[in-house]
Amino acid sequence: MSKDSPSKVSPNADSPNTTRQRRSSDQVTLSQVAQAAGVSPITASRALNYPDKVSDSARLSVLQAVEQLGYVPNLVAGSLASSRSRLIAVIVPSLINSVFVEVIKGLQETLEAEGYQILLGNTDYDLDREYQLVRTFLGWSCSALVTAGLRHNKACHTLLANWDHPIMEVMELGKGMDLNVGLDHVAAGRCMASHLIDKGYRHIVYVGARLSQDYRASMRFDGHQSVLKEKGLDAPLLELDTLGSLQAGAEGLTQVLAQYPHTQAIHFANDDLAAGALLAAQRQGLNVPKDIAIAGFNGLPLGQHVTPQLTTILSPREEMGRLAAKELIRRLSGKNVYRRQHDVGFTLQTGGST
Amino acid sequence: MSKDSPSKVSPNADSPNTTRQRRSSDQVTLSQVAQAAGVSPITASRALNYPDKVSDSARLSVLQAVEQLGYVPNLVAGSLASSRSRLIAVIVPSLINSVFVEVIKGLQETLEAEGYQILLGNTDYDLDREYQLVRTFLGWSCSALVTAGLRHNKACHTLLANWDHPIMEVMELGKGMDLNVGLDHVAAGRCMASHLIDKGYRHIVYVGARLSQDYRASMRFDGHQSVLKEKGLDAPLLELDTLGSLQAGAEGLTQVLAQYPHTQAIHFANDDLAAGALLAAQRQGLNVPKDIAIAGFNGLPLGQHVTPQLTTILSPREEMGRLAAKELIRRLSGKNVYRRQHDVGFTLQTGGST
DNA sequence: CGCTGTCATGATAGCGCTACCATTCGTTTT
DNA sequence: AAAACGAATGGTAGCGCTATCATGACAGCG
Repeated sequence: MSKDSPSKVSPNADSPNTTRQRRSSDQVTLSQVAQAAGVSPITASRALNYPDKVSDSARLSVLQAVEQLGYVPNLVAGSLASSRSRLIAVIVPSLINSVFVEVIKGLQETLEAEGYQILLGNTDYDLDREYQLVRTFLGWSCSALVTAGLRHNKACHTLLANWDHPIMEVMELGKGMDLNVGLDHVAAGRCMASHLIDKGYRHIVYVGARLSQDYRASMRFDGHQSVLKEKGLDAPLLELDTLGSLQAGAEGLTQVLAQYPHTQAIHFANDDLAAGALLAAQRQGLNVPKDIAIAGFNGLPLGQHVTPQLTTILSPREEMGRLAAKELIRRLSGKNVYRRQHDVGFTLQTGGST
Repeated sequence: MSKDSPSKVSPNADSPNTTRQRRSSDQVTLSQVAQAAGVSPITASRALNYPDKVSDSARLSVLQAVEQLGYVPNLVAGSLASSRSRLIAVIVPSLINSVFVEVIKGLQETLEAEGYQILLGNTDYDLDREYQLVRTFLGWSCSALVTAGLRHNKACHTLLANWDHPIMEVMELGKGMDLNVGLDHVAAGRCMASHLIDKGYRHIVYVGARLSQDYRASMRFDGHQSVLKEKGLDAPLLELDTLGSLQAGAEGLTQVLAQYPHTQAIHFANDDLAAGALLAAQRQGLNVPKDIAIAGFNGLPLGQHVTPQLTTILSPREEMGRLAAKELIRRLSGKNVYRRQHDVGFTLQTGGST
């Protein structure tokens, strides 16, 4: 009796100990909707996913049944069956730094409008953590993956290289694994350094925070350094061991003044640092830019509200997110992608601080 | 021939037109891992999900096979089978406002450490949008849902009320649907108003941005107003039609000075507004607090770096996220939850601006 | 009138995994 | 010695949905 005969043809017979108990999910299923609408499950599925593939009457009665039963599609089941999830993995190195949040914002408003959902991961600038996140996200059969930066560890690179969905690397411009939207940080560093030299400053210190982690800031230093070298100038670097913040900027100012008393200008790796230094200088009664000139990077709103206004480089962060999202959507909808690299550029914003 | 006989018992027979083609996912499956490890699929599953339910030897060979084949678990399939997803839906009204990002940060670091993943949604302060997001997220059979605030539209409320997973409402304290971690905004408004009165100010204007959306700011106004009323004072309100920002704060200052020339102090709905006003006052040569006192809410770092320092109310945002996450985890691991409401409190930070 | 093509619909068979039960085997209990 | 028990493992049957193919109805056409 325990051995059920396979020749049995009617499965709905009342066989005694064959019907297993499974957690009874009270969830309304598509089959129930279909039954209520008087169509087959597959037609109900089509009515919801490909509305123009069914007759008007069928679509109407399905939608009505959905409404009536309070049906909520089980996206997990749908994804498994179709191996399309409409999930987009987004991996950033930090949430404290508002720069990444703005990129996420741009991504999100564009992706959500197209019915995609964001799966968010934060690496805290740890590439091994990135690998773990990528593994998890691939497990969710995401439709695409967005990650900040072009550098990944070996395992992560291998995993992604064998993945057959779009990969979008943002923030920095360069030859990536697949799609790329960003800006040239070396050029940005050069741009600001040139500006400072044009303004007549000769003793210029670059101040960054955790450059080994925030390697894009160190790329900007590279650009900065190369310009100064070309002019035969020294390019001292001060690296802080905290994350970028107003507080760290204030400390950076103090340290620079102590270590390099002749400094005329400080090129900070970002606006948080620069604004912190500027506000600290004010508190100390220093005149900016006469006593010390200050420049930043990012173009945060804060820089435009301090006095004097902060000289900085504006990067189009939300725009970067939106463009990345648009390119992904284009790719996901099967269209050809003409350019795999997109330079969103940057703008020098000169303020009174230099 | 077209009518297939149901009595056929061996499905792997070479019947001509029966073997369907399905997209050949090159993905490594758990069965392959199991085969390589010389165990059954279910043992392989257990080795990965419940390591102490299998023998050491089995676990070892499974892990080895995983490594060797580069197996990445299909979490979609796992979720469908187990109806547990280890996804946590997080819904916030804004990503521009750093306050919510900090809560997300707190949630994330705690949840990720426990192997949960965040599904992020942004309502842009639109409750209908919240409903749509909730629907989608329920479709992903999330393990829990975190949302900002206690107010939801009717449909959303119904949906959530019938959902049998933990719901965590954060930011504001009150009787919610399930779990709640937040602070009392009315009390916070009262606190700041009392402080301003203690300082001797009598003509006090409250300035908020889009209060109908940011109803927590209007709760703070309610508190503010009640204190002033108790003292027999007028409580004028100026509502700006833009989102809170430094720029909006500067405009708020201008409008207040124009409309209420006798104003001695401005109570801003948040620090962005307050700092914007403070910096604008500085640019205009106004003395803070002699000419005009300024107070904010949130306790953003910026407030501590402007001169004079901004009087504000510090809310423990990351802590709120962490606590919310911990409570959720406790609930998800089946432990009893002692308190359904958690007051994270707030701290008045007096600076030179009042 | 048969042939082909298009359209709407349905039956079937999975997607990759895990819950549920059953089985085995070695150990403890009565 | 028999019975009871627990630990490790496996067979089976879904989870709820959709891809694939099959079918039937109907229009157009020589």
